[in-house]
Amino acid sequence: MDIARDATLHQRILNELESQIVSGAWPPGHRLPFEVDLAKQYGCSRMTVNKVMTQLAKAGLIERRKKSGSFVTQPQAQSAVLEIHDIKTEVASLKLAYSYALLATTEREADIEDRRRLDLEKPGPVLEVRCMHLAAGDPFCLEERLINLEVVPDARHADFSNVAPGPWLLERAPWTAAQHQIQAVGADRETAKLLKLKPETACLVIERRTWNTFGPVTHVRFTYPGTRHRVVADFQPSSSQPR
Amino acid sequence: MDIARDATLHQRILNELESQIVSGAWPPGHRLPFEVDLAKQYGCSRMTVNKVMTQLAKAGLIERRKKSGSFVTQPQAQSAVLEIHDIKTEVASLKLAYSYALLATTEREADIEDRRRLDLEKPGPVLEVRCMHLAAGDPFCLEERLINLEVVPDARHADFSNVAPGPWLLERAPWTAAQHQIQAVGADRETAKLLKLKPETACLVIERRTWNTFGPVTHVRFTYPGTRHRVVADFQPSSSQPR
DNA sequence: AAGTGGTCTAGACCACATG
DNA sequence: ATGTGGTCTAGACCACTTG
Repeated sequence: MDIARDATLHQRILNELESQIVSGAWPPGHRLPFEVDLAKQYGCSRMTVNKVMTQLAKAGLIERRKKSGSFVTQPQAQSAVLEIHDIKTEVASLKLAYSYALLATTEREADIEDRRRLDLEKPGPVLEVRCMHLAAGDPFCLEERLINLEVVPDARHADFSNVAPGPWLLERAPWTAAQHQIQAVGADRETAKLLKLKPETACLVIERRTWNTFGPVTHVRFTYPGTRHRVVADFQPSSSQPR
Repeated sequence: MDIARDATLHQRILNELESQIVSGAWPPGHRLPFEVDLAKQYGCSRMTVNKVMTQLAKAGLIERRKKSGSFVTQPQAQSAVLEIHDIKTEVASLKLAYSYALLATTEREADIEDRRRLDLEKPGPVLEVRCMHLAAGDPFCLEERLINLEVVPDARHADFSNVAPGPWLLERAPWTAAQHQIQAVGADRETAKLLKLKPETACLVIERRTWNTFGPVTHVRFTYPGTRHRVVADFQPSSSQPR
């Protein structure tokens, strides 16, 4: 906890509150101390605390309610930018029946390729999960995931035959940073077979790495039949709207 | 200018400064009034002005330099999220020679499809521009663009044979909101021919709509040979880093 | 009615970069 | 050295919502 030694008072308070939240010490729904109390605790004025709380609220980590206090929001408010797709929700919004199938899980020491995918500096144990998401019984999306067992050791004993690793992780290992890569590729033979496509059909591949304060959490590659999926990102540069 | 009647003082000042910037009245490089002067002008304390300026800086609209003042940043600070690709820069970063070729321009009344692409409510004049971006003489990306002539009438007489419409627009019609859509498609015959690919090769299609305060500005569709291009988006939910 | 966050003030001191 | 933004204070009033 020696991060941010000579930062501003803001930053120090922000970091401390933030780590309470992302570490899970303050779970979703938890009420934060009131501004006046935090001000006393840190020996500063309320304005300073207010600034921090306002930032946390803007970042979506907490929700503020007058007369009641400030509360940690549900798992992750990644709504800001490039949404983290919950595939189940996505399929449901298309009014199709969702189902899920586990293909395989493998535990191993990270090889070179694994370390590249996970942004891992040292070798370490990883869990690979391959699974399929289906809509109305048809292949919707292939998921190939790598989980860093050093950061999420519980994943070793998780049962992914009924719960997809995405939702499972979201509850247990909140992330603080994410990187997306999107590209188009022609389906290779195995992918084509799984998705029931002709080989070389254009597919949209979305890769996402996520980190929390303890390091890389997971790398996941979603392969969608190309024309059946779009990524949408809205963007407004300034901070006008009240939201 | 009757927006935001009963907003907070913050909001009012923010809106006014922001519109000076996005309207172009304060062009890139322009020095904003000092905090103390703005405080006098609005009859408020410096803290209030400071809060606004801090927000503008976070949003990337201005840059603040001690002892010098605050300055409007270059055209658009879309660096935040899903970067607006300047293809010339992109090619340059690959250390390849960039070149550009205009294919065709067409002026017409917006048809149904044009209105859908531009998010246009009423019919109106539009300009279609098709052009190619090349890297080391090879096709790099096909650009198909629609410009709303009601918002950017000057485009009618612009010469796009040497300057790509992207950079041209960026200087003349700053945008305030953008939406991206990304998908993978198999190249149709014409696209394949232009990009020198086999038909049905996987391509990454990035579509972008942009708006400013006067309405839809432009819709553009970039088609890249799939494996040769990736979209990358970093995302950090909270506001920790000093950047 | 009371307690919370939202906003604002009129000062202050400091670090920093140099019209 | 000077003037700028960065930060912080110790108050204050208001609006909202309801332990």
